[in-house]
Amino acid sequence: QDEEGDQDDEKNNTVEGIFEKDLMTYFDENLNRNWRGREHWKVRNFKKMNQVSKGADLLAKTPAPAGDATNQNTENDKPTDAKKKSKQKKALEIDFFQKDDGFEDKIFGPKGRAKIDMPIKNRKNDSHYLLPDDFHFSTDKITRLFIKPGQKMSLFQHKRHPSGDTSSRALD
Amino acid sequence: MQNSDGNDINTRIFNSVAEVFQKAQSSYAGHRKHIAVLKKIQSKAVEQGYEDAFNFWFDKLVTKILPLKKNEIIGDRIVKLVAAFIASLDRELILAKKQDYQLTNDEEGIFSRFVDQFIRHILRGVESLDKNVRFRVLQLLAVIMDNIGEIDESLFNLLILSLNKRIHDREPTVRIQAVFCLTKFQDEEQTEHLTELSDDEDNYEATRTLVATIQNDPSAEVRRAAMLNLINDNNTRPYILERARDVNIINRRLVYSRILKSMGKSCFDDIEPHIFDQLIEWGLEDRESSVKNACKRLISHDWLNILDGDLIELLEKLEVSRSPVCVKAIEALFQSRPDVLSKIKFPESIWKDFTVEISFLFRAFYSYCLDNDITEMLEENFPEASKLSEHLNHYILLRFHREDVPNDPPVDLDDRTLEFIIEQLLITAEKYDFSDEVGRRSMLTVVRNMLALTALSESLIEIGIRVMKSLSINERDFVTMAIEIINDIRDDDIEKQEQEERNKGKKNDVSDDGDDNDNSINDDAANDDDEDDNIASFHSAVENLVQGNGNVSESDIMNNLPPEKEASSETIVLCLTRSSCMLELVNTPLTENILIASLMDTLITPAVRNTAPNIRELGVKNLGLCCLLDVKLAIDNMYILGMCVSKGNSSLKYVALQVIVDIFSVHGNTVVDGEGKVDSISLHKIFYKVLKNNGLPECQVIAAEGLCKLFLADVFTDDDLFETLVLSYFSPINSSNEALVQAFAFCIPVYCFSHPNHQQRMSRTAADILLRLCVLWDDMQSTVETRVNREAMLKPNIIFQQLIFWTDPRNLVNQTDSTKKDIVQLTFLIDVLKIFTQIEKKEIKKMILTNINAIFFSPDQDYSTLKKILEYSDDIAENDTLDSVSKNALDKLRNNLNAVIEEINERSGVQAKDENNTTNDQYSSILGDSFNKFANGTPDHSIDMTAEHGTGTTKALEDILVPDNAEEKNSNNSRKRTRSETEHDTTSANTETSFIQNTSAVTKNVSFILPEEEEDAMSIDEEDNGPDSFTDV
DNA sequence: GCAAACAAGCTACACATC
DNA sequence: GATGTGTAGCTTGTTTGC
Repeated sequence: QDEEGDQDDEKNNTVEGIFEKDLMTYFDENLNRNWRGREHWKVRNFKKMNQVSKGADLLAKTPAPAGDATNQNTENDKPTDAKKKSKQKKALEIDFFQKDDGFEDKIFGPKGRAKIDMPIKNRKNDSHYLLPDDFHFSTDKITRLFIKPGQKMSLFQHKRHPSGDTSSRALD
Repeated sequence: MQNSDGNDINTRIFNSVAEVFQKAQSSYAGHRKHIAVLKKIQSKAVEQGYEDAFNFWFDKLVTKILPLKKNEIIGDRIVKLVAAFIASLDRELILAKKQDYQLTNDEEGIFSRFVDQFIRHILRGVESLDKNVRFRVLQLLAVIMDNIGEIDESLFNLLILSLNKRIHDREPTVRIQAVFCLTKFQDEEQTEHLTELSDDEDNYEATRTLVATIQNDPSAEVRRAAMLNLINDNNTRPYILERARDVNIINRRLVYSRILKSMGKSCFDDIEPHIFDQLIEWGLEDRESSVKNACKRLISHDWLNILDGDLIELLEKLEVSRSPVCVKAIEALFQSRPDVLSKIKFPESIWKDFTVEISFLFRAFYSYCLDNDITEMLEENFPEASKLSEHLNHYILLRFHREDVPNDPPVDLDDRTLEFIIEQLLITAEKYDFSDEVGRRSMLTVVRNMLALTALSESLIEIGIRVMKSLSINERDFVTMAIEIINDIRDDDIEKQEQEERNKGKKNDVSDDGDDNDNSINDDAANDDDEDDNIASFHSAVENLVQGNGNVSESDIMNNLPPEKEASSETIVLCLTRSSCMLELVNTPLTENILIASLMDTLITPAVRNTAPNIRELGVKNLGLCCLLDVKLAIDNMYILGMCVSKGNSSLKYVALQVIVDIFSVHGNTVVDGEGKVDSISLHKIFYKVLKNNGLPECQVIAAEGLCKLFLADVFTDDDLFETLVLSYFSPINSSNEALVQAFAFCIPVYCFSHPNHQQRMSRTAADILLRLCVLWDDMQSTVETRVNREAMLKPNIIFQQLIFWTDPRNLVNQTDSTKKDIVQLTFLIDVLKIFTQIEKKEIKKMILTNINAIFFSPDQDYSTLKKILEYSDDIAENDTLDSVSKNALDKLRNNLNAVIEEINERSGVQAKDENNTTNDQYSSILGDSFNKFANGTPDHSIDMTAEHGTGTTKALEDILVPDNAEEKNSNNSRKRTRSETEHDTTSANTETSFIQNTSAVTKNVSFILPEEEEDAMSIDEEDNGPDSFTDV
């Protein structure tokens, strides 16, 4: 707990203001895969801050959802289980000498038309499973002014006042 | 034949074949031998007249592996064995035929009977209910397809029929095998039946099926199989290459790493140029690094090697002047091929013989060396600045004053080429080393002269001005030079006009200009019904508000009489283009920049008043750029800009909207709300209206992106406007506006995760958003006819997941240990649980409950809040009749909550002394304080914020908190009622009225989504005065 | 010196289960 | 449809062969 406190202090000292760039790359990287939005959105871990910005992990290691502690205790069984399963798989062998008369009937059996075909609605898709045009929204794009793209706002400096009228001072 | 003997032989055949299968299932090792044995058994059986018996037992034994799952290695081994056996027989026959051997024993007949019987046998399982059987059957067919020789027509038809059915099998694995089979029929059909290549329906059937599959199959693997196996000819190639934008990453990558690679040199010849450009752009701009790398590798490795390392030839093939993405391509190439980099040389001898490719390489190489600090290469290859300017001038002369060039160059370069070369040299010049004063001056002269050329293209103006900026001593110097150029262009034109007038005599020829203007005004009118009124009010607005226009009377403008000595509209455009490029690079305030102020008077203000749309738009852009330099000017022009957005045509709207956003970005809220200023509500309304208007999708995107920027910058903090923003993301009427959706998909999470206050704003509005969208979804399910239209709306479960994610405090940046205590998401959950009873549809309730466990709980969070959630969920569990899935999810939630609360109790046991006597409610007050001393976003805080913004939606949101009728009927739960009532007292005096308001809010929202029903329903603000409100300012 | 071959490790997608 | 597990298809790094 103490460690965390120290780290936090360090964060507060170093992160403030300086790492606007890091925050920008952080967002760009983490939102890279969700660019299509809406139905194509997927839950994904917002984690990799450590790699983006050098030492300071701006994003604390996300506490794993309940039951974190139980993970390490009784885990001896799992690998053995897996091995057993794989062994069982490999153990399978067919006895080609056995003549089972009913066998073919079972396999080729009655034709229940219904279940084996793909539903009609899935057979055609207007998107043709192609990506839409990518408009490449990025922190770089949204921090630039529209009519003066050489000038950039600093949007990620953390400001105290929510009203923040002057805090959005544009930089060059 | 004797019976006992027969049985004996029959059994022996069975045993022998079975033994082979038995052995072959365990390993691939002995397969060669096994095949030899099988052949021996077969020929012996045939010799003894037991051909049928062999075929029978062989088929029977193969049946045994049909039910084996896809990943069962035994199945694969036997399949391979069968394939190898058949292939071996086939090969022997072909060899024998080739060498013209006498086939003594009808080997051909034996083989074809064997194959025929085998295929017919396994086809019995092609429609088996067991998916594994169908898979194995088609797998067997696929592996033997190359070696079945000739089959009779009935079998052929049966096969094709089966395959065409199985291509629509339920299981992707089966379809993949069906694709493999079908691919084998492409070639044959074309060679058999097609003499000329046409897309004749019958003959092209297999290929056509595969084309349909590559585009329409839901499984990425099936599309992949089709892509990799479809015959690659002119007809099919577009369908294959289109997969460079497949939704699946691997498929996209394969286009570069497999398809294009295998095409070799024919890539450059057989692919249509626009497709080729697209492929490179898609590859290099792909979101996935693996795709990007595959494309980079293709270009810088495979293609360069194909062309024997000839970089110039590669650049020719890439058509560098056509596609801007080539910059990225060559950067990648430099990075991955240092061997190539070191070979690049620019001896002075070629300086005057630049081509498109060489000039491009020159510029790219320079940038690369500069960016990577490779000084030795810079010194070696690039001359002093004066030389560069000399060469630049050479090409400028060639392009614009060819008659002045003494020795015509050996190669005749066209204008486009020359302009491209000039552009490359200018791009190089912008970052060139001009420490040598002589060089700087000579370059400056060249560039200034160039910028004075009226025939200069826009891209050259832009880069030319940038070069001039980099050459200038300071900004003042730069502005002086630019304005000098602008003035000269205008003065020359006026002088020219005067000259012409003097020459021709009178001003009878009002000429084309007037006509042009009339036409464009008519164009505008077509866009907007009341355009005439608009133009009138527009002009009067200009009259009153634009600075420094004191003397021009309204009637002058209305009559469209140009003032004396006005430059032609072409010239005005030239000047405005130059001035906007200049202004983009200026940062000193207008007060210190007297020259720009004069430019406002002479050029920009008249342009804003101009009736020609293109001039007016350029004028507004220039005006905007000036406003960015001066807050006073910005304040004074906010109104006119607002007018442009609300009354202008689409392109004027577009520009003016951008200007407004930029002004807010630079000056913040100081430009609104004050004496003589536009009030912010009016501007909010403008944004509402644009965002709502899906007739102008581009403007919607600007509004969306702009609003997101301003919210991110905390310039805008209004909850209603924010809610509108989020609603337009989810709104089905915007689902086809890709740019809008992508803007939101990026901006909303950035907003939510960039600051706790932002996330709190989302949390405050999220429940209302969810409710509104649930109501809408429900509505659409019952009213909207087509499936497609219904699917334009996101299902509530997805919306809920999304909102949970956005409000998850673990996603915040700059986390501190107080993040664990953050209850921003919990307040959202409480709101959702409060509105839960208002949802009638079981389906929606289910969708919410089954996702509710994605909410993050931790024992560090506020005790009373957790307790409150538990109480609400207990209420739902008690009073609602739920299906088992919902109930399980809810129980899971309650269990989790109980566990967390339990843990808090345990922890607090150390602190609290007499825990046995303390009730939970008492706990909450104790723990609430102690656990929240670090957390800024306590529930109290968020309520304060809500009260602060107590207008519009917020009201609606509070109304929604009121329990609905069903709740009242079910009023045996006194605890809950008490809580609701207590809360309600703080917000509204009358439950009844609130309820009515609530329903109306919901109805109203529905019409927001379907705007044709009620025009301004999107604006959640109750008292919207409509379009005229802005003029009241 | 380059390419082929191989294992180890990774991730998006597919599959299985309830 | 949410969930957890399995796996195809790489990518990376190392070794080996031509």
